[in-house]
Amino acid sequence: MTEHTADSADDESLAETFWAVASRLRRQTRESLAPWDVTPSQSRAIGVLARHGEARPSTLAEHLRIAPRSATEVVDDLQARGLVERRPDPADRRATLVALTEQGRRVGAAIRAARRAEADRFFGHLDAVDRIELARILRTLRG
Amino acid sequence: MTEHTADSADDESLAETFWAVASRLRRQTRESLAPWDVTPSQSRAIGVLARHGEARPSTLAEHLRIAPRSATEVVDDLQARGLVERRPDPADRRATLVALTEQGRRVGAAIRAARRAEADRFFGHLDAVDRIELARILRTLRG
DNA sequence: ACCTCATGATGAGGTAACCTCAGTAATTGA
DNA sequence: TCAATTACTGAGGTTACCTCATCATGAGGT
Repeated sequence: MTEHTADSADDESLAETFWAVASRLRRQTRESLAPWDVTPSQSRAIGVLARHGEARPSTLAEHLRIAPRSATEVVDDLQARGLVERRPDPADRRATLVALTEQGRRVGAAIRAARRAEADRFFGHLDAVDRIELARILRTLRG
Repeated sequence: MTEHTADSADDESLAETFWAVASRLRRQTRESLAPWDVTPSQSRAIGVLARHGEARPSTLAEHLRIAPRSATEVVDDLQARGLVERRPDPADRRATLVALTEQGRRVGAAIRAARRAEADRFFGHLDAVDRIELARILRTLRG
């Protein structure tokens, strides 16, 4: 087991390869988001808000599949950048609604375009069939 | 690509789905490693050392695709747990060689088994054909 | 012998993206 | 009406990275 083509890297398992890809994608995403000074997780939150209009932090957390407390944090960051605003939920005074600001919508649209370009660059090495296959397989694994 | 069914959660893009899977895999991996008090990145380093016998931190970094400074850190952690030891490289007094200790080898073997089980659990939802497809597509993307 | 430049490791300090646990205010339901 | 639940957030922690500066050593010239 200690012989190896030693050519490109250590594969060994599906998981290893998966993480290598993840790492590459993460770097590239971060880079492609740099012009807006927005992190990947912030951009994901913007995406959710763009699709949902407005949402409570806890709802956001569900969509992002993170702990509610972590959603608070993401909202804090976006608010500091003027991309979202909080307002009290008229239906429940414990709750807060988070919505994109005008600037948030603009940045969101720009990011959306950039991400699409980035995805094309990244997944573009695959032909259409492989992309569809990959999407299908990943959905199976998403759980 | 980029027309979404908008069905269950936020898919939207291949990337989103990819991250959702990554997140799930990360949690599960961490969990399956818990009995040994070893983090995923430590376990990856152990894997490299098991395959290579011994290596300089910088070499380790290359294999793990991280910055050399970060390899130092991983080695520190493993050393603190008694799983690796450092010794001076006889061939270059600037350099250090990192090797698994006896305990490191034992833990490495156990982890290896656990990771295989974990991978089976995770990727086991796929049939053999899909696993092969996935591996192939990921290797294309690994770069 | 000496000087310069490259290289290996590491100290210092920073970041993103999470987490848990505890606390406060508001709501719900028995 | 009051106990339990729910929504959010402060405090503090973790993992896994990063860059930049520093220090010793090595390699090559002059």
